[in-house]
Amino acid sequence: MSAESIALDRVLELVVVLNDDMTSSLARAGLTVARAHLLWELRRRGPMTQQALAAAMSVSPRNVTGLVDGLVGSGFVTREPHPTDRRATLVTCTERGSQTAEMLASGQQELAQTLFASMAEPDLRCFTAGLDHVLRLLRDATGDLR
Amino acid sequence: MSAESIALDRVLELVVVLNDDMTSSLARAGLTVARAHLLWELRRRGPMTQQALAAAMSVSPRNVTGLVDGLVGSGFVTREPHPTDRRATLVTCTERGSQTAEMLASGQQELAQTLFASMAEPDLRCFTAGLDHVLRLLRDATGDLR
DNA sequence: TATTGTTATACTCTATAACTATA
DNA sequence: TATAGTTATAGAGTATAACAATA
Repeated sequence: MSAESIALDRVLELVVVLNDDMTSSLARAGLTVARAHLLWELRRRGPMTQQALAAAMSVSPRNVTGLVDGLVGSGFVTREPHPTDRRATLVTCTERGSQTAEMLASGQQELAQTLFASMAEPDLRCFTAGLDHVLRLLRDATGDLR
Repeated sequence: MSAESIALDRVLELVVVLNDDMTSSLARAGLTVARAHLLWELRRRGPMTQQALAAAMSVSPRNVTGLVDGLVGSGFVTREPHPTDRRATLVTCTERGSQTAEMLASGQQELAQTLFASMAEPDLRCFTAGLDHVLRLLRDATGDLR
């Protein structure tokens, strides 16, 4: 197998392991990946309408309705009336939702330390450069504009 | 943001972009990620019972029933009688299934070249070493034995 | 007339439990 | 009695289309 194929294999393995790890960590916090994604957007941008959430997450508005239903049911967010538009609702973190989002953020920082603190500084720089390289090429190949 | 957090951020970005890319490539081939996973196992190990598939994929036998239903419906596999055990079925690739699996394999090799052929050999080695490092630590942290 | 969110409907992935046919 | 696969049931994520309330 070529060095290139070995590298891609490792990347794909990492995707699987990281996904499993995230899924089970989030489950322990009472969240799914999709619901955590929504909570993450709220943390970054504050209370938002469902339309805005749908756009931010690149999913359908209908999908957001379901995710918000779940998060309301588990006490992470509430639907508040929009101050000026009576059609819209402002999805807002509860105290528990905010605390959980902060916990996820600090958990991520901790994971970053766990994975990379033991890596020599030039090695980490080389690794990050490799990731940038791959991300750029992947986005070129798929026409992804981010 | 620390260099460690930047590295993890890039990894997580890569997971998202790669997942989107795979999902849409597979959709063009008439497959979902889960069904492609099943087809991939068949390619590697030949015709298998649904029990064996469930074990290989770490999902429930009931889940395999659904995936096989879908793949039979779209003409990628067939259910053949087991030669000695009349309870069991041997899930077997059709000609189309085999061809598609080979196409996926060569597409992966091509992607590996696209992403890594332009990387200088020492950089690629460093990148791969970084991936190994992260995979090892992640598995240590999560108790994953693979 | 356009937009926001919901109801209606449908497909996929996933799981557990009960059941049938066979070992 | 144990095993292979299915039926029954359920929850989650995703989508489109039709509809109500509001802008």
